[in-house]
Amino acid sequence: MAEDVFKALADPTRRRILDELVERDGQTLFEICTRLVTKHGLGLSRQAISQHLAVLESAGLVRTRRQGRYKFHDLTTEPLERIVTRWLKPDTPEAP
Amino acid sequence: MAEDVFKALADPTRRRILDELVERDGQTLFEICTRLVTKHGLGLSRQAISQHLAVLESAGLVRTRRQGRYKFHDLTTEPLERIVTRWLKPDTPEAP
DNA sequence: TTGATAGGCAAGTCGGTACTTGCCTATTGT
DNA sequence: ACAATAGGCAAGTACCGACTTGCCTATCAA
Repeated sequence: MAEDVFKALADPTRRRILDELVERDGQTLFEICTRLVTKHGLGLSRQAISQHLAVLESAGLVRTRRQGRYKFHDLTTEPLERIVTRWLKPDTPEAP
Repeated sequence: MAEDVFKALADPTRRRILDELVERDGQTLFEICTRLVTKHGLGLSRQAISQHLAVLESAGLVRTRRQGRYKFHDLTTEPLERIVTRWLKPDTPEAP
């Protein structure tokens, strides 16, 4: 539901994760962890990131595929496009 | 900032308020209050709505104009359009 | 088979925030 | 002038969510 999408986007760390995934799709939990630490200086535990990814997944913003002991995370942008059109007036002005 | 926009959108009541404003622009605090109560069954105090409107305004989603003892609230959709393009890949697929 | 890697589960802590309550200011009408 | 209407300020409560800690499971390499 839209509720889950908005709540998922409310957290800065989760938005960072989406930034990482849009830059390189299909990363594992550990890859995302190290990237967040090195590139953005976020000092978070692995569990924290794992929980964030769970929130993103249940919101439909991230899809996962298991492969052996790895779990790859892929970005899904469909929910994003839906939620915003909610408040855009019918006369959507196209950029000139 | 984008941070304020996302946090503003995180709350269901604030999204209801945006729904009301997109339906009829330029409402006062009291109008919004009564509408939320009658149409959506939300039993919230006037202060609660006032604080929500303050959040929406500081996020740039609502603009206000004072006129006598009335304060009218207008919706502003510009921040919405900006924040979502953040994760839409460069090859934006147009609807066929 | 054993150790190392990748990830999961569950309980607990702590801070932010949504909401209330009470009182105050300003504009309008009679 | 006075009451009623429209809104603002500030402190207090209570709950939700982000993060940690500790331990457990599964897959791969040697």
